[in-house]
Amino acid sequence: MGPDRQAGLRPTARRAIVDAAIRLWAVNPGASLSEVALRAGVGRATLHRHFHGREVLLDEVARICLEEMRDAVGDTVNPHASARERLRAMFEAVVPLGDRYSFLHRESVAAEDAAAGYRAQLDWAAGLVSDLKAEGDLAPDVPSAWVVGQIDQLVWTAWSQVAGGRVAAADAASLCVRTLLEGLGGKR
Amino acid sequence: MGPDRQAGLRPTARRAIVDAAIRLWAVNPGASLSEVALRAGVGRATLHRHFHGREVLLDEVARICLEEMRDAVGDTVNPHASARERLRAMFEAVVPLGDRYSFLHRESVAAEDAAAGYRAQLDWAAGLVSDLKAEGDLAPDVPSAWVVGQIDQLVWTAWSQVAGGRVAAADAASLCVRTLLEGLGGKR
DNA sequence: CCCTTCTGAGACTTCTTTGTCTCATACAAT
DNA sequence: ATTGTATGAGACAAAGAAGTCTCAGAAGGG
Repeated sequence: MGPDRQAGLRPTARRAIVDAAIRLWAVNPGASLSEVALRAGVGRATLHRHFHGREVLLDEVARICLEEMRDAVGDTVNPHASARERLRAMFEAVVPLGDRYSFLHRESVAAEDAAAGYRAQLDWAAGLVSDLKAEGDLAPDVPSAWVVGQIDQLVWTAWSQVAGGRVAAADAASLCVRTLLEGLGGKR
Repeated sequence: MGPDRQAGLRPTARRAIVDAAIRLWAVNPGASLSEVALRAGVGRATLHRHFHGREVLLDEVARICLEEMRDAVGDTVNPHASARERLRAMFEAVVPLGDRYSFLHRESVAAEDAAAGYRAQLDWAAGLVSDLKAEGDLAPDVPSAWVVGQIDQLVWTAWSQVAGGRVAAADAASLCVRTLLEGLGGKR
């Protein structure tokens, strides 16, 4: 038996399955493994060979989603920029991953490393909120939990609006920042 | 053995089933009919007597959710008030029904009258947005679809924050209006 | 070309959910 | 008390999904 046997020697099928699961479960969280295999263009047996059960696949999908989001944020957000600019860059990075995001939102992941990754994301967001307040971009009297909740929802809203063609992809990030910080009101 | 079985009234079971389904499916959309019956304090056979199948129960739940939301809005919102005040009153009426709301959000309802009710709700919201713009409470350059999406998400966010004890119920509606129109920014 | 590994298809079992049916019983109205 | 209706419990079958196994064939490296 080869050394990297458990990792799967042919990454194509494994990756196709994960992708199919993300796209399918983003829309229909109850989709069966048969449907996932079909969408992935892969036999049902192959799916079971790579992922020992639904739970395992679920955890792997969650792990990959978090990884992708972490990488996207890391590539786009400049840690030395202002909090407001970091917020904008974060939206820019994350909104295109809206389907991944919504998946993580709905599923309670059992795997420990995935859960840890999720906590890390929340901590990152909480730190950003705290910086925003420190730099005067956020009103201090607003509960931080409320802000984090708004950011959370903005990502999903923006993605679905873009996916539905009602908002241009290029405008999404700025619209998110504006909505969060300045609101949609006329003049004050 | 059921909680409200002492009264012995017949329609109780039907109502208990619908309530249980709303509360259960708001959290776990895939919950089985056995779980619904158990939560309702009702035999599984009784559930099938009242609702001929899962679809029927689903449609009935959707119908009742829409009805409750329509009534709540009708009771709370003064049609002659300003658009901004109507927006606030709408949040006040709808946020406590967040679980109902989220249920409607996730399920694509097949029944025609329920679908019509949903369209009516969307139309009402669109009209409100248009009035807000006319009265200068909303920036004209913001896409209306974006505003409607934000309102939609605010209801659910506010409800979950209130349900999680992170925001006081009394503050929720004002916080929603402020978030939508003025944003959460510091000073400007 | 040969050999190992991975794959697809299908048969098969098990488990859960759904839906139907029966029967004894509790309750309400008369 | 009697009568009719709703209910709860449980047995039962049908359907779907999960999971396992086998076997023939394709893919890729040597």
